[in-house]
Amino acid sequence: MEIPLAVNRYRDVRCGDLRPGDVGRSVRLAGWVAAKRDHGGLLFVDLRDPAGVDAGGRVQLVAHPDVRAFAVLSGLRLESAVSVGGRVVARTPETVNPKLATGAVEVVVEAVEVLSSADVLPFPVEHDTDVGEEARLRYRYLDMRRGPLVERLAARARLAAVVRDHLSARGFLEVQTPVLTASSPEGARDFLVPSRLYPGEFYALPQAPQQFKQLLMVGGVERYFQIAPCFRDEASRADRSPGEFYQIDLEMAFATQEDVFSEVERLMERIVVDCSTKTASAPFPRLGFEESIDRFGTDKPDLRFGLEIADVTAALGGTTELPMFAGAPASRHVIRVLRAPEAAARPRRWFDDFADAARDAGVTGAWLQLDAGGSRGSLARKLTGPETAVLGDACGAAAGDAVLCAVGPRERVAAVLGEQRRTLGRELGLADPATLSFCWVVDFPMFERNEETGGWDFSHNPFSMPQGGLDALLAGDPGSVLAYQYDLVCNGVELSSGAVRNHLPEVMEAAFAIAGYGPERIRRSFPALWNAFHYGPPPHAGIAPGFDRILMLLEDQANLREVIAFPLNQGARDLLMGAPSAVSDTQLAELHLRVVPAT
RNA sequence: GGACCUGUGGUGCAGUUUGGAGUGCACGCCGGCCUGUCAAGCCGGAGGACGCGGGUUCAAAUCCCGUCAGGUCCGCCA
Repeated sequence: MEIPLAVNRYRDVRCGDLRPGDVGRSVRLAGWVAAKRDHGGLLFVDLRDPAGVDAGGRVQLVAHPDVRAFAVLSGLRLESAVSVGGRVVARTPETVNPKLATGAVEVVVEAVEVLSSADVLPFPVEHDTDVGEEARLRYRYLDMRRGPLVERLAARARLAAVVRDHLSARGFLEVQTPVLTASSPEGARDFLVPSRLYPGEFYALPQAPQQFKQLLMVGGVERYFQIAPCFRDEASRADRSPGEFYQIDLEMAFATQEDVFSEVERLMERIVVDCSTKTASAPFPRLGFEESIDRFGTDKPDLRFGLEIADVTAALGGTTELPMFAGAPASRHVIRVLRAPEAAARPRRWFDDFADAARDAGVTGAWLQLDAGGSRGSLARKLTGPETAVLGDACGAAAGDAVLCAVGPRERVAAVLGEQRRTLGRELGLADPATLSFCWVVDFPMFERNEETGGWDFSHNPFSMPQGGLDALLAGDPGSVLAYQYDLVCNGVELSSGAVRNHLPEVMEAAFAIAGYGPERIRRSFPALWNAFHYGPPPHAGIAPGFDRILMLLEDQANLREVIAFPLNQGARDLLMGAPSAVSDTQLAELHLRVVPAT
C-alpha cells in the first residue's frame, strides 16, 4: 500500500525510492542509522526509514571528512534517528550493490541533523539473529523495527479490513458491545473490575459477546458481526492468548446451521484469496463428531493428509489367541490400528515410546513391523499370518511400514492414535503447508457424563439447540441427544465454535433440568436472555471464528504472540508496560478493596 | 493445580554427562589504524558473585534440595 509522504523539514523523499533517474537531485532523507562502515577517511551509513521493514526502504549514504556531518555521523550509535541532506550520485559499476533496490545510487551527505540518539542496543536490530522472546517483549518497539513483526501487523490490519468489507457487503451490521458488563457464572474465569460507585460490586470483562449478540437478534438486527475483544482469565498456550483475544463474532436471525455454514465458507474463501497465497476450497467437508474421533482420533483433524485410524475390533476381537485382543469385546474395548509409513526399520526405542505413551493414557499399545519377508514386533508372535494381514490391510500398511495398534476404551484409544497421527504427519511432512484444509465438525453431543457426580454436564454450550428439540430432551437418554453445535476446523486447529441457539424458554428449562439446574438458575444467571426470550425471539444461529488463530494460520506462525503487537507473556504479564502492577492505597480505598496477602 | 525444558559479560551460544583457577566462540561495546565498503577490515581493551538461596565436597557453572524467571504441554479454556 502506498503511504502518502509528508514532505517537511525532515524529508522530501523516502530512502527506498531513490533510483538512477534521481542522480543529481538534492534530497533530504530521514530514518534510522541501520549500519555504519567507518573507513576513517570515508564513512558509509545505511539509512533505513519505516518503509524499510520490507528491506526496500534503505539507501547508502557516503560522508567525506571535509563535511561537518562526517564527525557527527561517525559518532552516532546504531538506530539513532537522523535527517540528512545530500546529493544523489550514481555508484561506479563495481560498487553497485544488487542486494538493495537503491543499490545503483548513493547519497553524498552534505548536512545532518540528529533527531534523536540511541543508547547501546539490548539486542541487534538489524540481522535476523535469534533473540530471546523475553527481550523482544521487553523492547517490543525495537523488535518491531526489525521488520517481520510489523509485516504481520500489516497482515492483521488487512485481515480486519477484509472481514469488515466482506461481512458488511453481505448485510452484517457491525455493532460494538460493552466491555464493562456483568459477571456470568458459566465458562471461564472472569476478569473483574471493581465498582467505585457501588461498594462490593463488580463489572466483568466479557468472555465473549454471546448474550449481547443474541439480544441483538431479539432486537431485530438480522445479521450482526464484530471483531470482538474477548477476555478470559485462564492459563495460556502457544495458540491461546492469556487475558484477551479477538473473535470474528457473527450471528444471523431466522437462520439455520446451513445458512451459517454457507456465509462462513464465503468469508473464509474471501480471506484466503485476499490475505494469503494459500489455497482452500469450499464447500468444506463435514464430519460428525463421533466420526471425526473414530477416523482421526480428535475433534480437530488435520485433513491435509490421510493416515486414517482403522477399527479391527469386529475382525479380530475375541477370535485370536492374543489375550489383549481376545478379551476386548467382553470389556467393551476397541482394537484400532494406524499405519506408520516407512517405520518398519525404526529403532526398538521408538516403538517402546509409543507403548509407553499408550500405557500412560490407559490403553495397551502394540506394534507390527512389516518387512518384505514377514513381520516383526510385539504383535507378530501370537497372531497367525492371516490375522497380521488383517491388521496391515485395515490401515493400508505395506512392507516397509509399521502398524501401531491400541486396545482399550474407545476415547482413550482414539486420543493415543490421534496423537500419533498428528506426530507422524508433522515428522514426515505429510501436510502441504500451502493448503488450508477447512472442515466442519458437526453433531456434538449435547451432554456428557460428569465423572465425579455421575450427573450430566453441558458438553459445549448451554445456549445450543438440541437436535429434536424438546422431545429429544424428554426422551430420557441425555447421552444420545445431539446439539446443533459445530466447530470450524482448519489444518488441525480449532478456529471456532458455533451453534444454532436455543431460543425457546421451555426447551431451555428442560436442558438445564438435565444438567441439574432449576428454572430459577437460568433466571438468575442469564436474566437478560431469559426475559428477552419471552418476547418473540427469532430462531437464530451464529459462530465466532478466532481472529488471532486465523492470522496464525495465514502467517505460518506457531505462536499467537507473533501476530499481536503487544502480547502478554505466558504468565499473563506485560513485560513492556509492567502489568499487572500494584496500585496505591488511595486507589484501593476508593474502590472499597483491601489486599489480603497470599497464604 | 501439575509435568517437562531453559537460565553462563549487552545479545546468541559452547562448557554441565565424567566436579579441578571464569575457560571459549560469534556479534555488540570502548580505544586506535584505515578513502569504496555494504553484516567493511585489522590491532588493542573493558565487561561475569555462571538466575537466586542452601547443601554435599579438599574443591561446584558442573552433583543434590529449594526458589525465582522465561518457554512447552496436561488440567483448565460453557
